[in-house]
Amino acid sequence: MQQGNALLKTHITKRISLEDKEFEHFLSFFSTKIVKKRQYIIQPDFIPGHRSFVTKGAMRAYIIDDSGNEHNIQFAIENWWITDYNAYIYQKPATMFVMAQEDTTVLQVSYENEMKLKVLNPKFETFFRIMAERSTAYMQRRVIERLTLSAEERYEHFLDKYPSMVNRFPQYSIASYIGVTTKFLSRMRKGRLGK
Amino acid sequence: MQQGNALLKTHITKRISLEDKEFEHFLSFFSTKIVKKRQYIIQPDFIPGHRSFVTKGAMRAYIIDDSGNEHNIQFAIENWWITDYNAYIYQKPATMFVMAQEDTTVLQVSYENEMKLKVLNPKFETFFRIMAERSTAYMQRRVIERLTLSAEERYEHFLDKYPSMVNRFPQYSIASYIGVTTKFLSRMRKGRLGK
DNA sequence: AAATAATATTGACCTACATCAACGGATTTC
DNA sequence: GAAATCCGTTGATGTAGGTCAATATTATTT
Repeated sequence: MQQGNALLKTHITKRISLEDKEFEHFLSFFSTKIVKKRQYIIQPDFIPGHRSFVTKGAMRAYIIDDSGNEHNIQFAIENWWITDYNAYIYQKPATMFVMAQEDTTVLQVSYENEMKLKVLNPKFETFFRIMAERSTAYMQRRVIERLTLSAEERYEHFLDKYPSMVNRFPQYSIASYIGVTTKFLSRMRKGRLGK
Repeated sequence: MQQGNALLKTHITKRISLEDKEFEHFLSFFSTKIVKKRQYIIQPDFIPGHRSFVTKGAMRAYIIDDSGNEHNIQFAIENWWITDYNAYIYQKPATMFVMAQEDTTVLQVSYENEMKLKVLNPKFETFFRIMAERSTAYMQRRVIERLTLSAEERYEHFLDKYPSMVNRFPQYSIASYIGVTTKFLSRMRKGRLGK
């Protein structure tokens, strides 16, 4: 079996128990896509056709607001899923860019195939349900952090929680993810070094 | 059928199609609870045993941070679900208070019953999956708003989107929900009137 | 290896929003 | 219906973090 497929298998069987055959069936609804650094798989105004599981490389999803500022919404390295979530689940035009930060390989499932999978085997439905529940919980923690922590605390927390991300994404994208400007993040970093 | 049960039925059948019998089965796993104004159904350090669907009244979920400041995380009036999401799905001690803002009636499902429902009928699993997906999408929109809008824009947006909430919850809870202090919200409101 | 583009740092200044402290009105409680 | 509690407003002042503008630094392309 391919390296990347094995990652998806491990990912799924951590959440639900599957026979080898069932996983093969699941996998057959996915296709492998190679994305070069700086290429986009989702762009504003186009309906996102897929949800992508990163098996190699790094991607990020960001929006550009009315003032032209970029805000990173999501990062994804190996074993993470990425898409424009709102646009994907409601099948409406994207507002985000989803871009490869490095040469990247993803396993993609189309919206139609995902729907088929959910019907085909209740276990698959369960898998997507568990993913969605955990995503909600995750997003809620993010909202809470933003409400209760200072910029510096949010940055510390990011470093603690995603040490492997820090060196793979530009600092300005991390800054916007935690909700500060690049310049201020730069200053905070200097402050830390000074201590 | 009770008034409250009918609300739950409408809520579910908007999302999945169910025979009357199936709904009765679903409902049989719920119990009705009456909560007096200012009473709590979830408190920090206790594992939340239930997820609650409001059929009458209003509740809200909030945390108190290390500085003693209250941050409202969620509101719920008729037809909304409420719980401490992280604590409920991972069955760990709550960090939130969930309090009745008015005399309230809820339909509650216990964690164990919810698990049973998900196994009993794939349609029920689908229902919870759809709920979770939409919650994720909703929470992501909230993160994006916080990143891209000013305090005033967030308040305007809240008024637009939840006009029915505004008069049922104290202003300080709405302020903390959108991420400003009561005092600043008060000033913004004055500003609006001045225009 | 030079040229170009992308990213990060820095200093001077600014502002959206917070904090402190006091008060007034409205609800709730007994 | 008096007392207590809760809730919203207001003025004065403070600060975390933003903006503007310039310059370093680091990758990428040729």
